[in-house]
Amino acid sequence: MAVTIRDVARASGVHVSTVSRTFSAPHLVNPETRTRVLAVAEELGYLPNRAAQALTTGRTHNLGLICPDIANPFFPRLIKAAQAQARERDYHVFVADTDEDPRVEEELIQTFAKQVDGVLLCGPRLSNRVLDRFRHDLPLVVVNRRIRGLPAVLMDVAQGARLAIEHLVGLGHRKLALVLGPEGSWNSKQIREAARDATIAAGAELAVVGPNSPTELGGQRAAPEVLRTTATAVLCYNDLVAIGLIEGLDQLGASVPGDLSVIGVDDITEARLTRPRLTTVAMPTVAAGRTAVDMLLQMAGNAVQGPPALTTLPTNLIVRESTAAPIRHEVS
Amino acid sequence: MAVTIRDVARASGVHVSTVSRTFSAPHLVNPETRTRVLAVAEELGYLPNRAAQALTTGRTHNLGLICPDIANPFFPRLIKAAQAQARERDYHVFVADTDEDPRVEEELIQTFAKQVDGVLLCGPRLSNRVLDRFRHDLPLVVVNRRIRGLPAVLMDVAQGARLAIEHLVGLGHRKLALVLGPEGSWNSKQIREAARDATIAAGAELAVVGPNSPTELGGQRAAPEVLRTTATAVLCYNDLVAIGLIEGLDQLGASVPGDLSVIGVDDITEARLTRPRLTTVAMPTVAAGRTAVDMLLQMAGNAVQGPPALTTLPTNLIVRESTAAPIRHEVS
DNA sequence: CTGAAAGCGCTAACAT
DNA sequence: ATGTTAGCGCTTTCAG
Repeated sequence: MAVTIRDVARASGVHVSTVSRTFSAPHLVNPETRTRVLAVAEELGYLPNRAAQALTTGRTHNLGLICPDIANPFFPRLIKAAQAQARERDYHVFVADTDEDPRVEEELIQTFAKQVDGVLLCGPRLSNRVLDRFRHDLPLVVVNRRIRGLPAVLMDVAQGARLAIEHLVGLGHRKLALVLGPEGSWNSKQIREAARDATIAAGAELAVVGPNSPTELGGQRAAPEVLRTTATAVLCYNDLVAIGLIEGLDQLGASVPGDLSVIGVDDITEARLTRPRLTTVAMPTVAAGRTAVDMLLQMAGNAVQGPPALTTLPTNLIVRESTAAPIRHEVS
Repeated sequence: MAVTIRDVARASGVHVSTVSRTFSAPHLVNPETRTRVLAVAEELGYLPNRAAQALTTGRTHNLGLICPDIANPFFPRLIKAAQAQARERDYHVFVADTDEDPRVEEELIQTFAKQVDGVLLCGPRLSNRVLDRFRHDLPLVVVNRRIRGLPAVLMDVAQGARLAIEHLVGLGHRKLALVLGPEGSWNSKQIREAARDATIAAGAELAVVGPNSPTELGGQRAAPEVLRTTATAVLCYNDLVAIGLIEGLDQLGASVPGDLSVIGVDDITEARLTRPRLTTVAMPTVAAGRTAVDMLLQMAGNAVQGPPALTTLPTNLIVRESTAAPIRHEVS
């Protein structure tokens, strides 16, 4: 067994509480005693047991972060931002991946409860009802989904979708397609509604393809169906899907942006590396991560809760090479 | 405060120990009592406090995984494999990212001690000496680095480097370059030594560029220096660096594989998406993740320790489009 | 099969 | 400034 506070106390000839204070309230202990205790602790290799600490203080100084797929390059950016912010507040972030499985998600929240002071739910796939149950067990902040009663950090993906559609229409496209994300995704729904409205407002047409897995494979698989529509431009659920779609289209002999224009959402690093470089709706990932951590820490701090906070961060369109004016097949 | 075992005991008219047994040793309790306790627990929304549980049992059923940069696509694959394996063993994995900072790494190991039953150190940047200190505090398994006294899962990157050099030489290249990774990286050292030996054995020359940050930016920044060598082919520390290098070379007017051949290491998903598609040394990431978890769990299980285990997994070369025969500028 | 009691490692009043 | 005491929520002997 590892060395405990008791061992340190015995070896330095003081009571355990003095040792405890040496670490948690140094100013309350005689400098000499403190030095001695510290020396003994160092020598014995004493490490405070965070779990036991948490049991008495009720504070673990850890935050949990749950995301559906850590392999999606969108999340590491968010995670790093959250970590950076947490670090400044003397907190650590434990990350877990659900593999897009709601049951795993539920399990993880339960596991985190009591081991962390709060959990950041990034694009949760769990139903509102289940999520709501956990609200009383531990502080929760949701990123990229709106759930009644839960504080949230949203990225204005609807505005982004609007921007994207307007860009496409501005280029001369009249027949558009939307490649959706997975079933439970709040973002997918937001994009869909905003794209529909913006399309109607512009007097254009919108075909909808999906739901699809939010991965390259998902995009690649959607390629045939996209070609079956008469669309000349397509907005994708995210960059991964867009990249996969371009690959899939290429295999079917359609080139981007020559035959079709493609827009993604997220602005992951890869968007600048593919050929053609991807036009995309940039998400304020870093700001979202930092904001979410602060909201969570605030909840974990005060027992009193006002109405759940809601922050909406703006998105913006980044035009690269995957969008262009449509080729004119016929003269109208 | 959340509902505890005590509340459940009171509400179901039994002693706390019976409630405890209902969860941790159901067969020791009368089926009727069990059903009743379970019902009450469900109704009250009782959730066992894992931290308290761990305090008495010494088992948290959690594993920690520390990696230098979660944004490097190499790690999510490893993480997912580790998670999958852990899940089958009824364990959860908490991931933390050090941002390539050894001090953060140290801090994280300390934080994890006592909150998890063991830690997977993926490509640690910490010195052997510091790492060795932690060995007595909690079970540790190292991935991609060899440290005396610590069990490790290694990917045979030296063999991979050899394969890469032989491929290049086989294509007709005689002047090679190696773009290194970061300072503390064990892999970088392995690649360097293997590449040197293989180059010598083949009667070719090897210029060394670096150390470099193990990112796209690192590769991009290395481009000018690579061009300053007379190399016609270059092996990079990893795929990210290779992709960045290709980008950097492109900006300087050198094309791949026309002017230079480039090989990466890892075989991340992106390697198939860039143009040209990247020739690379594939790492057995999934096998490594699963193996590492099993080793860790075994250590956490038995108090008795044999000599530290060591598993070396094979790598292999995947030839795509970023390598080709050199153009002959002059007749020899 | 169930209750009583001790204790995991630590902190937080309360004394002294 | 330091020691005493009582728990945090749970498991685990040991009795009964």
